Amino acid sequence: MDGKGSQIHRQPDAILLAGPTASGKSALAIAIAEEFDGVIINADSMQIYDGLRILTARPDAEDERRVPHRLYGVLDPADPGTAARWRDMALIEVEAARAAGKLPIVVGGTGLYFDILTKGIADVPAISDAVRTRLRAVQREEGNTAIHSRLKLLDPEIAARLNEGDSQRLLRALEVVEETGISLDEWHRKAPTGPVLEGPRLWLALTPDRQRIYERCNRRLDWMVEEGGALEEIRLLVKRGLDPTLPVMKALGVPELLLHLRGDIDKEVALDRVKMLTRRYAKRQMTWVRNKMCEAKTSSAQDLESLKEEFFPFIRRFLLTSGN
RNA sequence: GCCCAGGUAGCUCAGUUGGUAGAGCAGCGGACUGAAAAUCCGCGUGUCGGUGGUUCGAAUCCGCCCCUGGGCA
Repeated sequence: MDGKGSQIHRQPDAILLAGPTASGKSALAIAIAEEFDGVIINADSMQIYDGLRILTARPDAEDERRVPHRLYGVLDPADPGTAARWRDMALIEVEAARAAGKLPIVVGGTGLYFDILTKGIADVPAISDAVRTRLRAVQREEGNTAIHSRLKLLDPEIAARLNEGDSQRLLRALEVVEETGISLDEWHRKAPTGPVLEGPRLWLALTPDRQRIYERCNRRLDWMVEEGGALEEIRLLVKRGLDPTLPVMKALGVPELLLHLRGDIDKEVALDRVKMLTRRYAKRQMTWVRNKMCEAKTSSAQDLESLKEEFFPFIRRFLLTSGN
């Protein structure tokens, strides 16, 4: 089985597999890796961290034994990742897989990461800790309005475009002008984008039925909390006393389950709320696939066998014809 | 069987002295350039339980009927 795989792709090919949470991406990725001798490379902004294996639905030990998985749980929760940092790591893994004669399969639900991997991201200088912490303190203490009015002075164009409530983009735009004296828009127009994924690539995207995916999300959360040990994971994380603004602390479920662990809200209330947020997240992911991944071959098949049936011939043809 | 309280959006409800209805939640659509599982924007027609009546005009007032909850027998 893996024999024929390694025959085919000495080419610099890559598979990109996207789709909403709980759509079965990981299982499909494993099947593809087994059939075509691949290496799975994570494109999920939360599964990259160590510490919330259950809550972030990371592949388990058995999955990792079956085929090589890369960039899962590689960052400490205290170490904030960024999109560009992920891109750099992902490109290294893609190269390593190709060098080993294996097919890189980039899998995940973070649309932005796919965007940056394929189209690049403006090479804006790093923001100094001084500026960053100062502005975050301003936002925390004086609110978005203060950030917004300061941005109006330094960068009226972006200030006019952004919403008052868009805390994250307001902060980003402001820290960039404050740090560099140049508008973020200007950077986006002129700055080089850094390295991107080269070579032939095949986009695949899962577009499952809405109701089905919602039910799967709901059931999965119940399982995570009741049987998977998600609460214990969160307890351990809390013990470390991490900054609540770190990305992991904002992973779906963490804030609400934390409130429950503290006794502030009932478990049922917390679960219902997390389920709702997860559904909304899945919807956003589907919006991204629909509107930004037009290149992708999509499938709404529900089970692994049908997905394989639909995608495998396609992948085979891609691998045979993409060679240069 | 009688009394009381209700029946309005998928759910919980609001609806002022009668002028053909509006909030929250859910849901849906969209954006997305270094926190992205983040952050933000937009979207409210429904037999006002049914029917007959009063009225220029009824979710609103009156009659009858149906349903739900509670109480009394």
